[in-house]
Amino acid sequence: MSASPERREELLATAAEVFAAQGYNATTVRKIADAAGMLAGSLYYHFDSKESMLDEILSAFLDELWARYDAVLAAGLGPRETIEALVTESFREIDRHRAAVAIYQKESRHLQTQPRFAHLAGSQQQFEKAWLGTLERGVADQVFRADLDVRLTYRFVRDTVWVAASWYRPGGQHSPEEIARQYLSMVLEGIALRE
Amino acid sequence: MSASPERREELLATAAEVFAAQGYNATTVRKIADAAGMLAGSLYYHFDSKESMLDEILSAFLDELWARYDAVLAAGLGPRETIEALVTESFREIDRHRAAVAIYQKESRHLQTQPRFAHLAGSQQQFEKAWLGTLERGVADQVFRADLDVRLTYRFVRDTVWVAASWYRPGGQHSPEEIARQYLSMVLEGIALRE
Amino acid sequence: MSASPERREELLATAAEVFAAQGYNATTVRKIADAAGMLAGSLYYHFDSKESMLDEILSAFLDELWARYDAVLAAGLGPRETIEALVTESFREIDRHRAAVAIYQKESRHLQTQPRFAHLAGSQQQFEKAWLGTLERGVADQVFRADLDVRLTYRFVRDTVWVAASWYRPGGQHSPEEIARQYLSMVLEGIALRE
Amino acid sequence: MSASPERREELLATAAEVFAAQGYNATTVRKIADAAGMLAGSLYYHFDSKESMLDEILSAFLDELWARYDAVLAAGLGPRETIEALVTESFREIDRHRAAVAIYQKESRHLQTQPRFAHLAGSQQQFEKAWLGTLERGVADQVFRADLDVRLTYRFVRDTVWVAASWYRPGGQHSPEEIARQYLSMVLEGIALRE
DNA sequence: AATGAATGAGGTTTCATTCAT
DNA sequence: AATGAATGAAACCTCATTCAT
Repeated sequence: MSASPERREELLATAAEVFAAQGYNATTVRKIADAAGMLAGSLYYHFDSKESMLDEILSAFLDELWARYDAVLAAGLGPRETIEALVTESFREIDRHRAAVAIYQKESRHLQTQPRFAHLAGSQQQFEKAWLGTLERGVADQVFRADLDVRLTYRFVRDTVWVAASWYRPGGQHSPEEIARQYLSMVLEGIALRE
Repeated sequence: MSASPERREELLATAAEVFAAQGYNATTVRKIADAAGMLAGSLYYHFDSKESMLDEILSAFLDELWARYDAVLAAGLGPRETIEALVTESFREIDRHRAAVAIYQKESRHLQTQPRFAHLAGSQQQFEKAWLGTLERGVADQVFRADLDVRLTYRFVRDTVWVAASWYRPGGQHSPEEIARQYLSMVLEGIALRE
Repeated sequence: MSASPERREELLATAAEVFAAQGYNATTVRKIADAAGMLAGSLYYHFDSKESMLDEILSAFLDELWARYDAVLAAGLGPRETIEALVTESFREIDRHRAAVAIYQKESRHLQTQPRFAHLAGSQQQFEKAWLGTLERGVADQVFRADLDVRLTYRFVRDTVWVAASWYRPGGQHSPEEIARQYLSMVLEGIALRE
Repeated sequence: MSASPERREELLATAAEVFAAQGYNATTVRKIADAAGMLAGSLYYHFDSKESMLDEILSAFLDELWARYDAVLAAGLGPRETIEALVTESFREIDRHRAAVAIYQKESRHLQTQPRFAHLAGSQQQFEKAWLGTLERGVADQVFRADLDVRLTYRFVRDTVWVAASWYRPGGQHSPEEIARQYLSMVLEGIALRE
């Protein structure tokens, strides 16, 4: 029931791709096994259940994400620089864990209702605290506009970044850093041309 | 297999709520029937299948959306005014068909692989043509910035609007028009304070 | 998920027969369905799970048994008459619920380790209290022999009665009352001929 | 597929404990392996199959039992002394092979339907012949009561002895011989106090 | 002698769907 | 219009067994 970490990692990566492409519920264990070149039952040598695969995929992603976020938040940057760093780290995370991010986007809301995935709600609250807090600090410091509903701004920035997981393909035309740069430019300066 | 249009409408609205809340695949026919106060089998007096419910829900939404979009696009407005009108109509549509929009966001990508829902791909291409075309026209007219990858801009604007369906609740603090106004302000002018 | 009580009763009786004949674990849901003339999946219209069938079978038996036992214990009989009444009611219960009794005998010990069937342990303790208490009262009253280990006596009497479920067939040569009479005669007077 | 006899013996003893505690069907090969401190597949170096472990466990027990029974039956004792000797040997066997006896009690009936375990039926018939014959001889010799259904008496004595395997723990308060003595006293003289 | 990984058959359960009433 | 009962396919999962190492 333990099995070598490398094999697990491989299989989780495979499973994540299929979950992301087809949706968790629409993904049968057999499809994952097919993609891994084995029989459905064989997956159970490595994992307890389909659900535990999902759990591991999401947890690995969130753990890594929070390690990066925590580093950013601990750096003592100003609000604008913090937002820039968070956005950049987010795109890097999408680059590294594209499938996991896509799954998280699609499934997290209704997964939170299940006890096993209740921790997702906690992560989301922390997330809100970090981003919303930074935006509010920015408004107070007169770095960000004060005439906007800050919660609306929060959702705008948050969603705008993460939905990118639905179309992003690693190894594409733009590096994560370049995408982050352009996104930040849009979000901070707007797309309208200024005279 | 006939049944009054009003009852169908009611049942479709119920089904849409459940699909939006739980995901199409995770929604069993029994859950829909429970929410409608009837037994699972009874739904088949009104509808051919679970899939046809989904089809009707999405089609009703898309038909209405395109009626509005077509009116906007036929109005001969400038690029900026066109974008403003499209965004505003989109938020109105989210207000009217929140559940359908949420379903569309979550499921359309992988539904497109099924023949029955191939038309979703067509709709999406039309959508891209309308929005991307307007943005390109705006760049050419020097209304929108030329230093951004216009496809990235397109995705940014598109996602920015539609993900709102995942948190929007009709009857909330802001009217759809107010939300549209603030979103447009963010997208066009940016969230950074200008000196 | 409710369904008519009569149909449930029929199906439970069928399931109990198969459980008793083959053992709970060796009984597949398909075998029960075959015996009931339906498909395996159809059983799930009436019952939540194979385990819940077992639970209902055992609970119905224990509820009825305790109703009878409680009546006996409340009657204020002497120790010998109490034992006689308990033995007689037990054989009547074997007559009425042979399959359930046989299942109980074979499975209860290891079922008790599962939380869902923890109540079986409680029932068993009550059982011991009633029988052992009566035997001890009989020893004190000089109705039963004092030279035997009373716990050994308890197990002897208890097992003596209940194992009968493994060979008893309703409608056989002897009525439950006749079997009870002979068993009591053996237990009380012994099988050796006295001069 | 050879392996030392001692290791086999150890593993069979372990398997017997688990079979007795959980039931044969409910016992997975993995549970046995866990109890033996090895992996499931490793058991197949020592044994052909789970079934063959069961077979060896039961056969070892029955072989030993019959060796003792045959000695008793060949001794030319009277009916009462024969019953006393058989009961005593039975309790000794329970003491030595508790797990095997418990398994036999629980599983033999439905195992007999499988060709591989058909020999169990033969053993049971021999058993019945020995015990029932002795009882009948005792009735004819006016050693045992004639007013009881002798088949009922047979089942009474037989079950009464063997069910003890379900609660007996080696090394407990009473030696097998002491338990046999008290059981015989109960069976032969009854539990009622005589004036 | 044992491990690690896999197989494949079969088990329990779910669920969209059907249909007589 | 709706119910109650059933079907049948397919899903998740278990487990005895095999086999290269």
